[in-house]
Amino acid sequence: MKSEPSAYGIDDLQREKTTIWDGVRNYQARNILGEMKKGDLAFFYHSNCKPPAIVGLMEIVETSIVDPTQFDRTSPYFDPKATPEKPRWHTVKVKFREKFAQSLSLEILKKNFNPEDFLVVKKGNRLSVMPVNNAVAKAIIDLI
DNA sequence: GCCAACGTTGGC
DNA sequence: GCCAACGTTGGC
Repeated sequence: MKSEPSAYGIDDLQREKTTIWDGVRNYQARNILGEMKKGDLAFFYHSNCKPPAIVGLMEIVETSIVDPTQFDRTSPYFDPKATPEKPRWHTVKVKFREKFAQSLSLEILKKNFNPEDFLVVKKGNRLSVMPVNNAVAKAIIDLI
């Protein structure tokens, strides 16, 4: 799960313990959020920064949360087509698990994984939420 | 700051 | 339904 650290980074999550992962406005990413189960683990990825990197681990603690920002006219994520009766955007609540002592830069990830196995290293991929298969997840943990 | 790689919008 | 124009993401 990606976030720009200037907006919300791993340190923010460590401080707040949990957060609602709001602001996802891409249907494919939303669908992946929708498949998440309570207890699932997720990597926290810092994007649009130097260096882009996996920086920690989170746990999904609540699913199918209506993203409140879609109704907030003052939010950049406001969606005029969404109503409380028919919300368009659901998300999850995540809990801080770990900030890795050593973050795994995109450069390192590219050296260790193929785009077919791990979407994060695929060129041009802009999805902010991506699935990671178990084998890759274990290999990532082993890299730390 | 540039630009590739998308996703979305809207005219037709 | 097609597709050009436009907007956004995010690495570099």
